[in-house]
Amino acid sequence: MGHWLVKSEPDAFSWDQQVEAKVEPWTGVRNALAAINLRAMRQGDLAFFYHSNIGKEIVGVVEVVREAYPDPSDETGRWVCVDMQALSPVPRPVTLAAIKATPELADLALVRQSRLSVMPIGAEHWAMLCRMGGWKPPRKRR
DNA sequence: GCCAACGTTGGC
DNA sequence: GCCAACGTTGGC
Repeated sequence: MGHWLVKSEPDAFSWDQQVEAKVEPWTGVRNALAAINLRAMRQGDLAFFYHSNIGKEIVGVVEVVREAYPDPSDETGRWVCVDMQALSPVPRPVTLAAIKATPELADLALVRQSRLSVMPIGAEHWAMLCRMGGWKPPRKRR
């Protein structure tokens, strides 16, 4: 399973809005590398939901429920979006400051490429960030 | 195809 | 509000 981190300015689209919407198309990505990452997402992959600018912290986890398709907000038809579903909040939001204070996380794209809005997270980094945030995958309903 | 100018993102 | 990083645009 793939792991990711996606950024949103809470002014524009916040975690609370994601929770309320349940499933939300992740539109508006207009960066080539971010788009490559979007296209690599598979259904069932998980992503941290990060608040940029305001908060600067990981606040929740979303699940990819629909793989890349043409972004309806893009009239050129060149860019794609995916659908994200809110999974659960991160009990203790993981701040950028905390991430920067953790040497093992120094090579996260979040730190090294601050302007990239969609990035992969390695399995070990994912596990460490989950530990820092006290986040555990919710038990699946039967 | 180079590169200067400009615009945007996002941390501080 | 400032500015570093960096992507994009356009003149040549």
